[in-house]
Amino acid sequence: MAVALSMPGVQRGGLSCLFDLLPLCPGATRFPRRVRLTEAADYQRVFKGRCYRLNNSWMTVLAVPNQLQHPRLGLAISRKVARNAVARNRVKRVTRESFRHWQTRLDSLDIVVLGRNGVAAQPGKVLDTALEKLWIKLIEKCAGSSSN
RNA sequence: GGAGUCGGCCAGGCAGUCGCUUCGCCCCUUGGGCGGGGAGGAAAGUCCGGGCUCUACAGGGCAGGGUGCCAGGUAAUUCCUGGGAGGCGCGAGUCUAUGGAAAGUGCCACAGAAAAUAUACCGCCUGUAUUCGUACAGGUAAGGGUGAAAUGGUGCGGUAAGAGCGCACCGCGCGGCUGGUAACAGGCGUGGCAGGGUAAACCCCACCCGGAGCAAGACCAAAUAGGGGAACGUUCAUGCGGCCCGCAUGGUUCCCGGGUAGGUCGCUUGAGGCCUGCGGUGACGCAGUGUCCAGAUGAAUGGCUGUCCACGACAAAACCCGGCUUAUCGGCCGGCUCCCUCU
RNA sequence: GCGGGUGUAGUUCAAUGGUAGAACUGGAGCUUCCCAAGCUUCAAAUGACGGUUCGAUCCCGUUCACCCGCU
Repeated sequence: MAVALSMPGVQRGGLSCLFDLLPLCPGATRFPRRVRLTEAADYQRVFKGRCYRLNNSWMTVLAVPNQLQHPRLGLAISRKVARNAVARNRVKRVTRESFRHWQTRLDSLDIVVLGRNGVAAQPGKVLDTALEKLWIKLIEKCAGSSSN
């Protein structure tokens, strides 16, 4: 686990990138455009590859490894899941905010978060804690597969 | 004070912190720093109208569609304002696809004599016959009955009984007059009843509408390719879309082979908005000062903390604008009407 | 975003403005030793609201839901 995380950490910052010091790193919790999935081909790669698949009662996380030095996030909240645009945007914002805080702890993955039925009815804090559990599970799964 | 009616406005505030996007400046190196801006009254539905773009700067005819009292406003409208007529309400107010039914066609189930050329079930009256029960012939449409709707209404005269048969008033038609820009209203004269409803049935009349829509369209770059074979021959093919005319372009069609990937602009200065003044009953218009107020492209306005209150509804721009409709927690302001009480 | 289309029993479809019908399904009964099949019978619907009309599934608005096409 230490091997898997120290390699990108050295190339990324050059500073000490230990977990307890991460929130102090400047620029570590930003969310610029290069951290997002911007093309349809990227989404197709994630949907076709689906190396990792994690579930929750309100959302599904798909992920495949990428060649970059950082994770990327894409969102797919369909109109069927959230009726109006306000609810869809709220779900996207909560997800982005959670990803923004957790991105330094994730591996180099292309991640797509899918909304499931009932996601629009949940308040933001419930979704936030649910996403935290999903990120932790994803980190554990990546660590297990890379050590194998 | 209560009840009601009409119109307008607001759509959580403040502070800290971590983020997103855009513009300007700076360090300039991939990135970063500072400062400014950053969803709505409906952004929604896409029901109308326009701008803009391409196609003939959209032309003629047919077809098709829309609208429908009058006048005005507007870029334009199925919108708005004012007025007329009719319905509802004690009233303030409110609603109305509100032209034409003697241009023609169709329909009006059931019931009813008859649903529109006309006609008579129960009745009323007269005559004839009579077995006195009624039958037949004629006149009539007042009354009853049917129906959503029944051949002008009321009264008097008249009559065998009745009937616009006659008269008065009302209604209706026609012709002047007066007021009004007009719709229409008032009043005069005259006709003597012409004749049901339905046009949100076809239709007639008047006016309007070419088509597609920013995934419109323009530019740049890359790649493939500009090739081969066959057939037809301007009375053709394409643009071109319901049809024809017309206009523009020039080879056209089929088969084989090959290929489809993006980026930039359009993109926000506009029939813009604030304030003041003037004109107008009003919608609105004119003038002046001064202003820039989202422009994203997997799609930005949020997360956390503190605090205050009325404890926060419906809801997210995607080319732009004007209307309409629908959803909506609440709060504030104003005009008017009715009822009750007090002075 | 733009442009089209459709809503009828539980399902698939009909119906000139005049009582909304058929098939399958469901319930009950008959038949059979029992089941199936068959026969008889019953129940069940015009997406919602408003308007025109004497009277709307039908005509006209508004609204809701669903489907299709255009990168």
